[in-house]
Amino acid sequence: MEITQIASEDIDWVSLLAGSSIFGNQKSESFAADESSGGGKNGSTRHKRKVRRSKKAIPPKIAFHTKSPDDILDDGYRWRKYGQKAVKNTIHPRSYYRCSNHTCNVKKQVQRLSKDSSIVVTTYEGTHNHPCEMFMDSFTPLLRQLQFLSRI
DNA sequence: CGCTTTTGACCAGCGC
DNA sequence: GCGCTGGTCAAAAGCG
Repeated sequence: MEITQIASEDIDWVSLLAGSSIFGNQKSESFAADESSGGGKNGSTRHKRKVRRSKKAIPPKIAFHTKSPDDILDDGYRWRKYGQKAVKNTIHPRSYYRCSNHTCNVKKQVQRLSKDSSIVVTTYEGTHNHPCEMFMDSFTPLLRQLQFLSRI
């Protein structure tokens, strides 16, 4: 996997360059999702929808252009797919993922370029407020060993 | 049995 | 105001 291009909007470049923005940083941005109490207008025949949109407090977005045969680039987090849409000017559909962690409201969109199918555009939105599971899994045995050795 | 994926419907923003 | 488009929801299906 190779990153060919990085685009961004409202991005904290320092945290990105420090490598902490994606791989489990602890500084929580905590963009508050306003639980607006206005709802309950749609009733009868429609399905109940609670679509809350916050135009203010736009979370930082980071877009990676990666060259990979897989749509999902494994960044160590577990993602749950919640939607897929066909977008204009692209024959490939766009996939929407959310972080599996309940307390973590990080989203990402995955889309291929119509020109070059080997290029995958991954757009991250928000920052993780929990450590990376994979990272922890692979390092826990090592950590235990270190603790054991330090006791000697 | 619990979590993930699929998929059609719903909703809001935007341009005309 | 209307239609198009992108983003999200949620029920059902799938899977380990």
